Amino acid sequence: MASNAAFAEVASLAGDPARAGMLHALMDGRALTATELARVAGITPQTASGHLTRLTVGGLLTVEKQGRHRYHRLASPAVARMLESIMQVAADTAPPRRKAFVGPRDLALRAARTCYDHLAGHLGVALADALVARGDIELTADAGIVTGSGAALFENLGIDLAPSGKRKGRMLCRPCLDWSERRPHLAGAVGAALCKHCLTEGWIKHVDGSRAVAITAKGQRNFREVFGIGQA
Amino acid sequence: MASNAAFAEVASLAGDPARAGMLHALMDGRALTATELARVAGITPQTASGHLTRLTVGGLLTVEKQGRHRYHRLASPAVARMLESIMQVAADTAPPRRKAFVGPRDLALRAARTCYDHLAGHLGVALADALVARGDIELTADAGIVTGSGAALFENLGIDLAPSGKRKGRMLCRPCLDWSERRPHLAGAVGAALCKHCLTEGWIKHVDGSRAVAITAKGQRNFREVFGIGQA
DNA sequence: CCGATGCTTCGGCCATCACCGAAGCATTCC
DNA sequence: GGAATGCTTCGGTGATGGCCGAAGCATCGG
Repeated sequence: MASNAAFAEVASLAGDPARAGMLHALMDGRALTATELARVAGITPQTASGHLTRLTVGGLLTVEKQGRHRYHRLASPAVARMLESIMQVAADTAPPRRKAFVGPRDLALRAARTCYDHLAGHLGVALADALVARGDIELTADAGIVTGSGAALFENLGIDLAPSGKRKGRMLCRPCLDWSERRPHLAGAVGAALCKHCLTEGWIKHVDGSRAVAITAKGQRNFREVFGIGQA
Repeated sequence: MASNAAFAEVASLAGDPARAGMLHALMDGRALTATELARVAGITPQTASGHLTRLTVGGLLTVEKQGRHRYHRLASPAVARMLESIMQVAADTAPPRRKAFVGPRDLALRAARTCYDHLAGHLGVALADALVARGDIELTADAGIVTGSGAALFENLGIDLAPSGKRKGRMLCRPCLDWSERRPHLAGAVGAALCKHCLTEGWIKHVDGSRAVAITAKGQRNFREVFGIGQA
């Protein structure tokens, strides 16, 4: 079967440590330059260039040329989901739990970070837990659903869950097992909409060149008042 | 970050053509012996042995020793989902559509096959379509739900959707993009239960050592009467 | 017991590929 | 125009790892 070769090609593209680091850095959905990606992968720009062309022709990345910079981003949500699923297997496989935390940067990542287009980390899991506890969503390992009260909540917040317009039935969402918390957080269209809302409302903001996000004072207040999340 | 190495390790395990072939063959959820896997991968048993130990210590496979045979199977549903997601990216990436079909074996796979624990191929997609059209389930790209009428249908068929018992809310399911049809079919707990039911009722049966399944006369009749699927 | 079967380990060959230094294009700024 | 920046291509080196032949353990059958 020819599809087998394509499968191996895609998997091996993700299977190199340097490329894995780049893909990991791109998991927050933003576009980065070749030099930035070289730095996070710990290699020289020449080597990174080779990796990036391979990833691009392999269909994992898309490139956007802008002046003398070339911005790279994940080619599709499907790629992000693939990376998620690999991370999950890797997390199950490698439980060599180290000293609880390795540094402030890692600590920030565990507290709150983006996972492609939605929120993960302690904050992401706490939000999912709160929504489940309030009966606004229901989650299993495979899928999730927004209940009537959840739809009302999101509408109140001004979050539009039906960008396509042709939504007739119930809103569906998707769970995404958290790398650091080992518990599901909210992904899919609903997770993306919620994350976007938190960013535009200024409840959270991106931290430097990391996937971590910082919770603002306004965010602290809203997460507590709206979702009943005390400490983040 | 140390998790990065684990990620690359897992991905590179799936990234070798021979190992990819083995994993692909194991995607139907059954356990195969080392020799069988060597044959499908087109390599000698010694080489396969090395690959299998690597896959096992890497956490992708589990081994069950039985006499002088050693049965290998996917370590977890998470691994199956990972393989699915890689296949999906590979399918998006490699559209070098060949001559519509390459042979009868491939044709059988496209008609009906298992995908870990649920049904895929033309049959799987047709079932999903029929259930959606009848209003028994709702599906998006990310998630799915069983409606009230769907729950009644499954109960009528004698399919128990709540093996855990502690199900209080609605049954949730999961879409899985089909490799050959490029359209979603039914996965998750519901897909698995439906597939199991079809097998135990004798509607379909496994074909030799392939992932393909054959639709029996009884299956033809039931698929038409129950789901309104004419030709399979 | 002894041979056959299933699987593994060992040793050596070979191809692939990641890596960097150096040099070459393109773009922007002065 | 000339220098600096971002990125790429080229060439050569080194290491990883896939592959098989041969041999070594287990298990099943007679």
